[in-house]
Amino acid sequence: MPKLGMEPIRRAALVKATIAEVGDVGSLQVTVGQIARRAGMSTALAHHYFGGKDQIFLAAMRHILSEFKAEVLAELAQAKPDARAEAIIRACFAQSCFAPRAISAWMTFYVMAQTNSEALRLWRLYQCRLRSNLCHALRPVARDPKVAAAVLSALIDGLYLRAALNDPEAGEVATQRALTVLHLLCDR
Amino acid sequence: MPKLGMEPIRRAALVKATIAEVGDVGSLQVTVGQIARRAGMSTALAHHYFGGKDQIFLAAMRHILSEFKAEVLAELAQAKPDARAEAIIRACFAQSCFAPRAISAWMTFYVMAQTNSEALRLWRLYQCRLRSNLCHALRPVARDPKVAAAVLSALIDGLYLRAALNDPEAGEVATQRALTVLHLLCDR
Amino acid sequence: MPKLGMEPIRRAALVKATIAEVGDVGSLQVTVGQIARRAGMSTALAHHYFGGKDQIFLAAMRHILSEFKAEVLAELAQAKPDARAEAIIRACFAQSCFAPRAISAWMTFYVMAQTNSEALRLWRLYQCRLRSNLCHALRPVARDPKVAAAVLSALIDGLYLRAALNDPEAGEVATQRALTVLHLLCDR
Amino acid sequence: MPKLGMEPIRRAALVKATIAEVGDVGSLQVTVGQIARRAGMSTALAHHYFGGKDQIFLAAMRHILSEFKAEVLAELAQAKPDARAEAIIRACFAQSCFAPRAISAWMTFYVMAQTNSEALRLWRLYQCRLRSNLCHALRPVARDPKVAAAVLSALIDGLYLRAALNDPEAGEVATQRALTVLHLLCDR
DNA sequence: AATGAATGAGGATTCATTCAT
DNA sequence: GATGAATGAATCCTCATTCAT
Repeated sequence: MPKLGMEPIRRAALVKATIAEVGDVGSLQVTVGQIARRAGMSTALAHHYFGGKDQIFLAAMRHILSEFKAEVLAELAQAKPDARAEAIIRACFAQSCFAPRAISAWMTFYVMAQTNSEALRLWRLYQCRLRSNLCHALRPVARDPKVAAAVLSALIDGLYLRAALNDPEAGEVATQRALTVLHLLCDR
Repeated sequence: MPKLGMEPIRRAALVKATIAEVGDVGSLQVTVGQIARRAGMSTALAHHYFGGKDQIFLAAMRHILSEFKAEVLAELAQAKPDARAEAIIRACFAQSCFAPRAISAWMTFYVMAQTNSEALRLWRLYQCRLRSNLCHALRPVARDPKVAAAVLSALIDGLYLRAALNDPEAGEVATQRALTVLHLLCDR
Repeated sequence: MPKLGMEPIRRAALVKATIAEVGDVGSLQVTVGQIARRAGMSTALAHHYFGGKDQIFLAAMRHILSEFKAEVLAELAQAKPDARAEAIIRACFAQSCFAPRAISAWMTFYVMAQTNSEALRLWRLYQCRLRSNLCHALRPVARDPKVAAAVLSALIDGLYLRAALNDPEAGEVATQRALTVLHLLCDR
Repeated sequence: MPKLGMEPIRRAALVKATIAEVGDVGSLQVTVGQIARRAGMSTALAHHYFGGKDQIFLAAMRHILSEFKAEVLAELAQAKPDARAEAIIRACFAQSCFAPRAISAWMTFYVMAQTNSEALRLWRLYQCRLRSNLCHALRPVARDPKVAAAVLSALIDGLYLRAALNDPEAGEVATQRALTVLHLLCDR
């Protein structure tokens, strides 16, 4: 076992374990001990690398956000100019982002944003980016791109919420619902 | 100070205090002690009347739901037949339902639904009712009332979410956004 | 409902409920609330009549003791002079004293005697009486009546203990075991 | 002060403290706090090593049982073939087993067996072993070894009971009483 | 780098008991 | 005579965090 360069490995393991645990339990009520055990290390080490529980959570939230960002960028990269909005929507409901566990963690971190200012900042960043991406993508096609972007991002969050609560109608048709509204917003 | 029939008074005080406290703190991490103090009684009495923390929370959730229901019914009662959908939307964003504290409590209880089955049941009940109300109201005006109801209810939740996170753009324009989509769904 | 003379009725009901509850639960860990509910009254009334939990327990213990005493006396009254020891033993294992619930309460009160001096006094009283009765009964038949009485009373308690713990061999054959020793002690 | 391998040390300290505390107080009503303080550590550590109050108690009960077993085996090892039964009896009333504190703890754990199934299992195990040992030892000398073993083991428990309640006659003469019966059972 | 050891602070819950009516 | 109301004190248990090794 290497003695150097363990830090990134450990941190990644903890972040992954945090998302999994929070997703499974469905609340921030998970203990550092659970996370550390799942990541295969002692709680002391978890503290050593992150400094505290909140920072572990924040790192996990950042990870989800960056994954989400990557998903969107990848989808956008291969989208035709006038299908960019649809690409973003598809990215939002891609397998990796819409898995029950991921959604559950996602929604749970939302709650954290009510309490923790750094979490709030991250959430706002995500919102901003999403809306800006949407706005840009909608400019060529929608009547009022700004409004359309606001509507769509709110709708996406609402659909996420349902998925987190296992609404039977959520998973399969979420994309359809979003696309329906997208088309309405673009309809001349 | 009356000595008989305190139960309903105490219960109401606890429910009110719970919503206020959860709304302020923005998490279920509030203690029974905080709630009881806010309601002006000992923790033991809170337990005496409700049996446990979860049941206090559930009672608070039920209260929010019933208030919401009343709001919708009141708004519907005085709406013209072809403005019923708009009435529901206006009810959703009425002052009493859209106060920051109420929204925060609302969203927080959502999280509880991931863990607590009774909370989930209540959430589903609310969803069902909202969608059914919307569907009925949309029948005369929307092309596909069922889809329209699904879209609108998801959108409403998404807008709530923003309000809970103090998105500056949320409060004021939430109604506008929802109405925009409503009109799109009804056009023609 | 009569307003006068309730005291003895209430007290009897509480004593009965205490024995039943302690017997069922198998520990002194029963609450005044449980006892009072079983006796069909409020905890406040239980306190009113007995002054406190300990005194309720002591009253129950006294009741068991007095029942036991009555059983022995009844059995002795109709015993031939040289069968008095056997009569005592039979009284000890009579239905009313050897019912699981009674035994369990009995043993539980033993434990109280380690803590509560009044309970200890009562236990010593019972012991004294039992041994004295046995001694007197054994005088005509046993070689050493005092030793025989000591042995038999210890044996009886040991057999009770087994019954309290539901030793399958306890209930049915307890009397046999005790009589066996009795005869050994009297042989010749 | 060593920093590794504390677990067995702590566990032993807790078991010892539990027996002492339960023995002193004479009831299971001792708190984890009392035990932990007596063992020189925090309650949290006690929970850490045992998981809960019941398990601390059970560990203490197991310890008493294993000590008892060792005592019997030691006594049996140096007994002549036809004095084995006497050796067992002497072991039962040896100093280490018959100290007031030990007896009190012993009896108290008996009570736990009425409530806790694992405690009951342990008690049955002890009973089984004692009776089996006695039976084997009595085979060469008693008329009916099985009955004799049953009688003696019940008698031993009865004598313990007296010791737990500080019957002045118990400690000193318990062995004598048991031996008296032993000889009666073996007398041809 | 890693961890077992250790704890203080806190939280839910229970319960005997008191009091006003 | 009877009870609902009310609580303080106590108890079990949890957990984030620190520290020595």
